[in-house]
Amino acid sequence: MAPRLVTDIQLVDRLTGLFRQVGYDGASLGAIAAATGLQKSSLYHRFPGGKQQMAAEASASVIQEFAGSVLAPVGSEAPLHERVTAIAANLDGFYDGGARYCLLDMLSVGDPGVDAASNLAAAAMAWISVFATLAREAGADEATARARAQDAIAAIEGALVVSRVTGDRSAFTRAIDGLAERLLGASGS
Amino acid sequence: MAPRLVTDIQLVDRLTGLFRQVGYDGASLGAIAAATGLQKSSLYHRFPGGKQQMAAEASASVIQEFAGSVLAPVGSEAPLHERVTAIAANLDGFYDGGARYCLLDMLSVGDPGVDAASNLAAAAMAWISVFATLAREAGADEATARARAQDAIAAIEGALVVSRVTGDRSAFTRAIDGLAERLLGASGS
DNA sequence: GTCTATACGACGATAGAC
DNA sequence: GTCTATCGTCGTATAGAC
Repeated sequence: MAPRLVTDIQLVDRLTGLFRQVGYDGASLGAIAAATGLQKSSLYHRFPGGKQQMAAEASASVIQEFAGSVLAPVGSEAPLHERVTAIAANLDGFYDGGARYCLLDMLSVGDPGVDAASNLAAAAMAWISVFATLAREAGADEATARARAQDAIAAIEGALVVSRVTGDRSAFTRAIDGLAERLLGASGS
Repeated sequence: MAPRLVTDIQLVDRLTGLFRQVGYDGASLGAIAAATGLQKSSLYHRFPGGKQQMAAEASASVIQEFAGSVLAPVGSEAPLHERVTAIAANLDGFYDGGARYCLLDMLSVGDPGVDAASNLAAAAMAWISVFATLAREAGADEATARARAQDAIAAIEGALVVSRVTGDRSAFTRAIDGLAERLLGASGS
């Protein structure tokens, strides 16, 4: 067997990056081949399930990156407010200040298949769950915590839409800067 | 000339509905023909510029509908808080409680052409402008008003993304119910 | 103005050599 | 494991009859 020109991790990362830029339908196999450096037939060797499997694995990798990196500070020993601030900084980096879009949005337009769709739903739920945990630590009851979590995520997702349409990223910056207040309540930590 | 089987208004309305459902790339000419009741060649007679012109006119019609109907209460004689409440009710209907998506999001994924893109940007700016006007009436300074307007729109757009991905529309309902507070400030009207 | 029929390229996906 | 070459389909868009 010939050596792999691209590692699995590199491959999925490049897939994720492309899907985030142009969406599912916009990422043609030709564009995927160009972005990954592999020919179409090589991609089918790696992903026998075709483009839908690529979307499924790309979305699965985002769950990993989110839980294991972006949202990781939730479980640290730092004070509540510091953990939220750390997550906010991670989110700002992950979305590059609003310049990079979210896979939840970009991949859910079109028909990426049931696997990718359920992965996206699971990723969103997990994100909500982490944010809700932080809100609960701030003293909110279960329902309020879930509401604050969803609203904080919606603020970010919506700001990314506004950014994509108008080119104005200031709403995204405000969504990040206001994360702690939105999650923990106006009173602060 | 044979009589028109579908009026211009019906045609653009059906186009808009389809684009909102499946996005630009998802709306193939076959699907457009099925949704409008016209054959592909008839569509090219109405829209010589092809699919991109269809997207451009669909997006242009949304500006009209938003300014002339959904956001119309902004200019009424009613008290400020009542006008915002009326707009919130209109938005709830326009998005059907979060079940119908926003053209700003769905049409900006893919390549709908420069005309549609600039129409979407103009629609977003107009929406922001109307919301900012309401915030200013509540006493906010220019910068604060614009920020509140963008954030209120982002809350709605983001809630629609969350709705699409998770199927949970509660975030949308909260975005609508909280519109007045978000726009006019926590103190109310 | 709408239709049937068609051109032609791009799409996702596969076959088979190396 | 990767490649070149190709398949069949569906994409957008056109031609021309009525």
